[in-house]
Amino acid sequence: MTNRQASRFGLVRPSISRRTTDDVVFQVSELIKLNQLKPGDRLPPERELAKEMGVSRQALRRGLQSLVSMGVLKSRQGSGTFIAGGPPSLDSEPLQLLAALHGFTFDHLFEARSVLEVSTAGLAAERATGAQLAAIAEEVAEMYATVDDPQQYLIHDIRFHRAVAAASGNPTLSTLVEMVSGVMYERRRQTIERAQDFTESLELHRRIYRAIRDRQPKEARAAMADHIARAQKAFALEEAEQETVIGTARTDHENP
Amino acid sequence: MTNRQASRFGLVRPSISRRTTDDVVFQVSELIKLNQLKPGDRLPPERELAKEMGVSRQALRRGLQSLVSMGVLKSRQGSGTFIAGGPPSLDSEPLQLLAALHGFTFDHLFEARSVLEVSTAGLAAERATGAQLAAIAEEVAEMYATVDDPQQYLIHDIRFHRAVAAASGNPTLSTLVEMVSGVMYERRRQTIERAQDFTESLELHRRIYRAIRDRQPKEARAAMADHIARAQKAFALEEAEQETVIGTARTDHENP
DNA sequence: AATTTGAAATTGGTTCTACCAATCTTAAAT
DNA sequence: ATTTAAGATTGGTAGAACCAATTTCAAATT
Repeated sequence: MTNRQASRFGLVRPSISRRTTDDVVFQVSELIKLNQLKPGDRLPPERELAKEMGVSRQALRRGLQSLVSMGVLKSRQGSGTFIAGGPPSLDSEPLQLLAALHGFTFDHLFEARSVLEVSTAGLAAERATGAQLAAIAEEVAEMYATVDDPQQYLIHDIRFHRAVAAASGNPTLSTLVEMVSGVMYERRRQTIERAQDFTESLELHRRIYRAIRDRQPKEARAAMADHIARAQKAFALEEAEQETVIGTARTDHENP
Repeated sequence: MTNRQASRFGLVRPSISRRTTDDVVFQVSELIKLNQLKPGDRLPPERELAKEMGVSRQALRRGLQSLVSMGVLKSRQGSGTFIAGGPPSLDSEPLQLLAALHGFTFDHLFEARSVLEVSTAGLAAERATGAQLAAIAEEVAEMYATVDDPQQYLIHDIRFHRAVAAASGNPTLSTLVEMVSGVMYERRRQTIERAQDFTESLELHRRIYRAIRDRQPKEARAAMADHIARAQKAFALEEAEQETVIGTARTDHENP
């Protein structure tokens, strides 16, 4: 039995687990917390980390991969492994598989967005700080500036919603919003070219911003609900006759 | 080189092979979809899969690990790698580490639960099928039966909420609910012993069920909101003066 | 002196081989 | 028919070697 003991970080794994991968995930996350590593910071080289943790480099890499697929880390060949910035989220690419496996449709995604974002908008109206308000306003301004460039517009659209979620003051909700919109992003980017014009969209975003700024939760919720409903319709039009189901729908969600 | 093209989502994968890990994730997901593999089914052995995909076993394993950490797959040494289904053992939540790393508080989690579950309850009241209603009723009955066994009671409590989410007819929302409650589960399991009695909790669950059964969305939402608010208070009491951040608590999830 | 170039070191990505450990299968022994 | 034990299957781990992208830094060029 590979009896690996406390690492040099002084961390002992509480229970006896054979899963070295979990061990690595745990120790690395501890390493991050103890060393106060911030987004953008670099982890020690793999060979070094593996040695210090007393595991093979393969095992370490599997553990790191786990963290990468969760969006905690980002690896760049030749450069290093870094703490990922931005809100935590599952890597959008694998997440789409998850979505496919669970038979998500875009209607489902829009409905989930509505549930989440109507609430975050309301909370933002109650809690947003000055800086957060400024961030939202910033994105609205950028949307105005990029109204003729669909790709850029979409980016700021998403950042707007992200900013609103952040202003809700609840990182959990913020993360969930991030995940859902992440799943939609790729597809949205392809259909956006066919979009007509963004004046209506723009106006709705501004209405949301104003409601939040004026501390009107009810209005903020209503505006967001309206916006998402219209976005869903617009998206359906853009989709036209393409299939709207993500992958093969299956996998019931019941419990045994 | 394997020239993989657009998947069903209309998402185009870059034709230039980037990380083989992503390649593996993609190919395995295709394998799952094409072969109609459902939860519980077993994947081919690693050595075999690796050969078929033209990658080394290590690379394959890293790809699989990625899927495992997302909850799509589950590996059992000596047995095989399986498609993960509805987790009967309530373990291994990818979000758990993210939650720890980003210091989600339980107040945040409860708030997120409220946002999600109030909506799922409302939707369930509109859409629940007979079978889904039965599943919810089943869990209520089990809660009655296990009212003297906190651990068992908690399991059925969570399954109740899962069943309600499933009855919303929206797998996306259902998945989000599952993620959030999964993050809470471990800690909750530790404090539940100190809970006094579950009669009030039981009554609230029954009220939710009745509202859904009677097709009263408003009442269902109100009941769920009330329930979660009370649960949050009860939890705060159980916690007493313990820390409320999910930080260092290392949760070890094993399977039978 | 400033810039460019390019070789070498660094670091993540991949492969190969061998072996360990848990599980399953099968057939012999009781 | 049941139990038991040996073998085969399968995931888990290890070490070394090499590939590929990036960074570093000193020499060459301007």
